[in-house]
Amino acid sequence: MDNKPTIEDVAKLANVSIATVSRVINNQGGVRKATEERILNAINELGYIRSALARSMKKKETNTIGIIVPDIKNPFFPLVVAGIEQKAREKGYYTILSSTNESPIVEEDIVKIFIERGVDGVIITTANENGDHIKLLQDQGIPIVAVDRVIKKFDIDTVLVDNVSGSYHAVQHLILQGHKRIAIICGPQNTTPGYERLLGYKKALEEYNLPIDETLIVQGDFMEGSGYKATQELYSLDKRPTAIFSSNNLMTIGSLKALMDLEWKLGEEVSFIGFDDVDIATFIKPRLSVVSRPMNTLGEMAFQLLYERMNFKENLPKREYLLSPVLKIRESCQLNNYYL
Amino acid sequence: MDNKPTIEDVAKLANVSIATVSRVINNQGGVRKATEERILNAINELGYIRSALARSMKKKETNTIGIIVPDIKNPFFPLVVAGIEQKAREKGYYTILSSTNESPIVEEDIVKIFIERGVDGVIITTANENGDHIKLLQDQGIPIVAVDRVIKKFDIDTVLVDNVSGSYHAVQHLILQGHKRIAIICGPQNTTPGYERLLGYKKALEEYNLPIDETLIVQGDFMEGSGYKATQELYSLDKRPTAIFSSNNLMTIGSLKALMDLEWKLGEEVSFIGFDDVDIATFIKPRLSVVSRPMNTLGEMAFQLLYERMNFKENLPKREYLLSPVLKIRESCQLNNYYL
DNA sequence: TTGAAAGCGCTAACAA
DNA sequence: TTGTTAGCGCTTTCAA
Repeated sequence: MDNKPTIEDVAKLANVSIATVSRVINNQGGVRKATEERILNAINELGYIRSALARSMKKKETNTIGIIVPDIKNPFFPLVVAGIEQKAREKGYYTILSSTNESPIVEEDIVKIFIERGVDGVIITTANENGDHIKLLQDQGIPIVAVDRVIKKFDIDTVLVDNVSGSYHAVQHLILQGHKRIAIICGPQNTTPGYERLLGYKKALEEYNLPIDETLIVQGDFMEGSGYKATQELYSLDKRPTAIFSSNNLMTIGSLKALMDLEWKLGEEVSFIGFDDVDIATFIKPRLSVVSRPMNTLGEMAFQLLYERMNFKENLPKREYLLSPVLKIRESCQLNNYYL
Repeated sequence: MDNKPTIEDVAKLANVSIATVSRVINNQGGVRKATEERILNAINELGYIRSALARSMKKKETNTIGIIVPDIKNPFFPLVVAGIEQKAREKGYYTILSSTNESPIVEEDIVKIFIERGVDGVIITTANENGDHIKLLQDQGIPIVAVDRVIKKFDIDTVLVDNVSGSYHAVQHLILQGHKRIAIICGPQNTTPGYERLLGYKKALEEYNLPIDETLIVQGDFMEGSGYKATQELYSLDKRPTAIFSSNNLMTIGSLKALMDLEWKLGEEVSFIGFDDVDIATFIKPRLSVVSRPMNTLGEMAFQLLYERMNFKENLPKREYLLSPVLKIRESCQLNNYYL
């Protein structure tokens, strides 16, 4: 049983040619009922499973799309991936998923591997918005869709969340509560989300004529540790902020840990809004206000765009979707005159 | 630039035969320096990337392993996958990942797809421990490793966490605190973790001569909603439990939500230990005691076992590893005489 | 050190 | 309705 049966074994057993077998396994019709039955039986008997390798080689398509995410451990991405996978399966596509750990080098490797394997399309949240590695894909004529982070040098279909508006509204809310010293824990400025969320923050301050204080703008890297450190920094300032806006989920977690360790009282001494929903949001007291993103939809739309490009590639224009995040106000940013 | 260059294009440009090109791209040596250089230049100029499809077809191996998990949205699995991927990459293997949503039907589909694509091995946390679909893999001679859940009908290498001991120690701890009415929120009894965690619970009760009260054993499905519902049930009992042991992370979250909604005071009116670490554990007050598992190691060991079987398959015996979970005691299960 | 050629398992054009 | 056959792009013997 160790040697895999091929289409030829089936043909022999059913006493037909391999062409006829091929017709049956591809449901192409034009085969007599009785013949088909004989072939089906042979397939069953042998436990034949057709080689996708050989098939893809001939057809020049693999029905596979590659997904590249920067950090599979960040719960945001599995949710996006779930959205992609569901739609993909509906349309008969399979997915292969790789995580780059935010490394441009790993990302380029993965791109090459995906090309080697002949993926029909790629959905990517890049770790390197300025990278040239996307050209590799374009040269091969492989459709690409960018999710959550733009690709700068090339015209690529993109699905984004409106980061500027999301952080603008969060900060605006804090301002309207009476806060004047609002800090932001930033993401990497060479990523769309990192950059744009800072932009929204600044926009809100400017619009309400609040000064931009550089000591309140702390750089992070979207990882938990940096949120923790940033919060310590803010705490050690002579003039502490009365509110913190954190640019992503993991840094929010880190920041909240720091708050606890420092006994810097959430919702009393310091208000807080985080970008991205986190599990803990509704568990802590006071409950956490967040900017929430539609992960599943993000994935679904990304696949939709890719699908269109894979199947009707004739000069579609570049398309860009901007989904709106939702501000969920809870008790972590209540009005509190005492400390303002 | 749309047509992908093949080995033949390279050969032509470098004025050699395709055999020589093949030698170069595979680093087989036996090629004159100057020739090699010419070939390398040609490769660069054309942007040639070799087709893994054609290569695999010839070599009858894809350097790919398939990973099947029941629920990619459960943070436990991305962590295991990360462990697998890291080791796999070190050894030059690539991974393709699929999530079954706990559906045996989807799982069987995925198994077939993996076979079609010629994966060299499979690491699986099955949604169907009694399934026959594993036979498909065995018939093809594809090595398999089971993670976290056993495969019943076949001899399969397995990496497990000692569920019995984990829940035994958790419940023992509660007993030693003085609790006499300890409830358990179970996982599906047709899965190893679900079954064994109940086993450990019962074992502890028996050992300390506590009666087993069926009303305190509530069935769940490892999903958040069932944890919520189970907790409501327990609350509505005439004689409520004074402690709850929850069989997995998602149900723990659900249960804690219910506790809050019911205003059933954690750590005061009811002690709590959950199986599996959760983000929120150290954020809530009182902090949550948990049974913690070594996810990354689980993944690493699974790959190690698979690797050995893929490369030295000559009659290795079936191997089973049992990793020990760690009981992390925090304040959610403190002694509290008042309510006992 | 190099090349010619067979063949991996399949699809699809063409012929019968 | 069925069969013959030419490749898809590569690796690998065997021969030169």
